[in-house]
Amino acid sequence: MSKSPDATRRSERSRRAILDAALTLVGEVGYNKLTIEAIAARAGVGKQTIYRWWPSKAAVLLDASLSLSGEAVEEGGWTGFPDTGDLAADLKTVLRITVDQFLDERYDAPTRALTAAGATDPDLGTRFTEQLLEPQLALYEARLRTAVDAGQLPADTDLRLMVEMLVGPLTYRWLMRTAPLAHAHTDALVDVVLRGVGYVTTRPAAAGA
Amino acid sequence: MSKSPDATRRSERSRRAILDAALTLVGEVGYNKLTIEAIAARAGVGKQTIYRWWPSKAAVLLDASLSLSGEAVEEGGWTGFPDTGDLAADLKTVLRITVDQFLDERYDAPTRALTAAGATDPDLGTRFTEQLLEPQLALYEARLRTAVDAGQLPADTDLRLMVEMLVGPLTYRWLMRTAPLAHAHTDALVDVVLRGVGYVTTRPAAAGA
Amino acid sequence: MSKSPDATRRSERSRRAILDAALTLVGEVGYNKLTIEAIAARAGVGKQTIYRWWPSKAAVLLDASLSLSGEAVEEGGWTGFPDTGDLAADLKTVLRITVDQFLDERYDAPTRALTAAGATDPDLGTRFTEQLLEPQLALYEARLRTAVDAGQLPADTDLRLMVEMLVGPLTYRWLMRTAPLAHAHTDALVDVVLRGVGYVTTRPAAAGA
Amino acid sequence: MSKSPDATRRSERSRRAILDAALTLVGEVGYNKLTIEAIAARAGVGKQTIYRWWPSKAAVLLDASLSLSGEAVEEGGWTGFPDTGDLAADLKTVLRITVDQFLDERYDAPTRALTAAGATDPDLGTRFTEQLLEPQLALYEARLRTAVDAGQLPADTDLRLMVEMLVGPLTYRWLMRTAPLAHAHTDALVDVVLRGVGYVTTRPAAAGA
DNA sequence: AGTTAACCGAGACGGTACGTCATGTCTTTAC
DNA sequence: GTAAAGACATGACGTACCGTCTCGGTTAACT
Repeated sequence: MSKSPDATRRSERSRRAILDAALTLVGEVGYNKLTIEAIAARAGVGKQTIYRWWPSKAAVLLDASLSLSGEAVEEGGWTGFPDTGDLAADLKTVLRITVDQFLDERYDAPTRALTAAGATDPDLGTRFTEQLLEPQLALYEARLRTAVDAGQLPADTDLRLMVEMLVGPLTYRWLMRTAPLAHAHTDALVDVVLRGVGYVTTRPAAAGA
Repeated sequence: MSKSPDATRRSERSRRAILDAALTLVGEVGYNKLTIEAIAARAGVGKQTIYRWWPSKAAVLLDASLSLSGEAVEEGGWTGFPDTGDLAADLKTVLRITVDQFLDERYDAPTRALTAAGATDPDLGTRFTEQLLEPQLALYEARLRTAVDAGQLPADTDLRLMVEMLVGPLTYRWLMRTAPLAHAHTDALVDVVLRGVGYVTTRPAAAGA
Repeated sequence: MSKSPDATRRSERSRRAILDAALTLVGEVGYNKLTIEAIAARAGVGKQTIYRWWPSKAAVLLDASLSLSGEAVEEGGWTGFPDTGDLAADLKTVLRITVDQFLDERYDAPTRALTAAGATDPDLGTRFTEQLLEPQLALYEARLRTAVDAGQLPADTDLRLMVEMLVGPLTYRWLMRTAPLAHAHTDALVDVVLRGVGYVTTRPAAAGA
Repeated sequence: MSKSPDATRRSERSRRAILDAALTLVGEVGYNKLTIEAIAARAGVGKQTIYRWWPSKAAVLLDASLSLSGEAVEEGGWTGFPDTGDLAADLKTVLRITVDQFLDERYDAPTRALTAAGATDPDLGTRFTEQLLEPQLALYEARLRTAVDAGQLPADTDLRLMVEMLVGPLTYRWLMRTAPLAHAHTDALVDVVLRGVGYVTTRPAAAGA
């Protein structure tokens, strides 16, 4: 194997410049008109330095988005899912944050671009899902499992289905632009889903008294 | 006005050949590697004939997809949404058909391509949504309104939300490939949604007697 | 055969612009730093238009040189070799003109570049020799044959060798820069060669009287 | 002064490997496709080691050729020009050897490459001429001077011209490929030149006795 | 029936970006 | 401090498509 470059010699400076340039440019011109040459030029970097470390512009954007969510977490976002004991409130909180992110151009452009690219390119799609999406879904699922353990949700609830019922309709509306995003929308969504799976606020024990 | 070509002299032969070539090629090479030159070559048509009638390759694909759903209807698909009186059954039927379409490569490739392109290109996205998506969603909504009228759903049900809760999670799983598509999945989905919105099989009138 | 482009549709305007740009640039930056991109840019032409009609930058330069010698002829140069009856004088005249051409930067740069490229690239070399060199050598040979017919040169003279003895040393000095070029040099050259092959001014018949 | 490297610490091993690699590669791929990277890789050497000691790939090849002619001499070639007393025979001998060298691929490729490069690059050309060509021409000239001293050539013979009349036509035919090289060709060449400059076999003194 | 205006297949054109290759510089690690 | 190794910014390569633009040649429809 003499193919892969030596990662220990990699220039961190160039790496950051490339990711930053990619994020900036995708916001300026959109994904389709985003070119590797433009990224390289904006980053003050040779094209080869991009090709050496990434297989495609989509992959660059994926890494850029990963670094973006990394920053978001550091900047005071949530690492752990909120758990106030009130599942409905917690879900509404998180979905409202998600709505806000979708409405923030800074997140919208690259995320939309990646989602679209991933839908078309299976390889990228897989990595996008595994590295960006799944970790977030796992947080939802963990919070729901807590609720199950607390007896607030039936033990046989299909948590995966439930997570996607929360995230899916929001993502759908965002991607397809069928209607404007709003907090009221996700709040209502949470209510219907929770009622649908048989969520109870108080413990069955109390009800049985 | 010398801009728009004379549609009456348009060659139907070429139009069909172009749409067919576009569908074939998007299945073979994917949307990103689909080129207008290749479509023209495959269709045995001059490039100008494409540029004369469509503004972009996405627009060609959109028309191609429209013609595809037109065919689907003619081939014995459903025009009207099924209405057996059993809402749950009807929804499950339609969603199962949708699952089958997503699993059919013939539909998957162009639809996925269009969805992705529409997510990135607002103009195209709008037309995609209006011309392909909305008509389908309207059918769902009409069927749900029937159920409301029949007293099976609360009068104040947010039908739009409900439709997207049915279609959104399925589309999400399909686009993101978070899990394999299956009839059981959509069946469960329908059950949760219906329970969530307070669906009742029998009429309240009967219950109240 | 669907490979070769349709020459009847070729843009004469572009062709001329490319040849002119090539000649200008080879004079400005030299052959090694001459790039196809620069030719295209200077000519206001797409790169593909060059690649469509020529296989290499050397081939472009060859055509450019051919057009140059074409012009030279039209501009009042000699088509036919001079024939005053005095072979020595005629040869000296032509070689002096050749010296002048070698000293003219306008001819020197492209010719030198082509000669060098042809020395290294057999294909190009062959075409260079056949299309540019041989026609000139043939003129020499024709003039010498006239002299043979006039009895000024022995009937069994190796004309080919003689031509190369006239042209070779001059070309050698020009290419290798072993010494400055000068009219006196070629005059002396002609004298030695003519004496070497047994040139006589007057006819043997007169001598025998 | 931090410019020039310390030659005393230079690795002789690397130097030889680089020159050998250069000669091998120029034979394999030709001068135009010869790259410094390939030379470094083939020689098992870092690129910088080449750049440290040579200014260009042409310079490497020049050194390589110099080492080649050095070897040729050691392998039993001639250091001194032959001097049997018979000038015609001596010249024919040397030119035949030259023809043989031109026909030997091992010499042809690098020499042709250097000649071509030198024709285009004045700096290299000068060094090529001074270091490789002139020493050889000087040998010719020395032998001719001997002949002048022996009274076989007129005292006022332009020796420089004469040398180039011997070497020029051969080099011309070799470089331009106007005709195949052959011993008969150079033999005839010598004869014409010698006759042209007034070569006499026997000494005038003896004739006058 | 002849004219004419448009579409049509074809493909050359000026461009932009691609992904690759080599340049010459620089830095790191080993000797 | 030279050397092997190789990452880097630069820039040209030759290719693929873009969208525009002629070019005949075929169809209409309208004289």
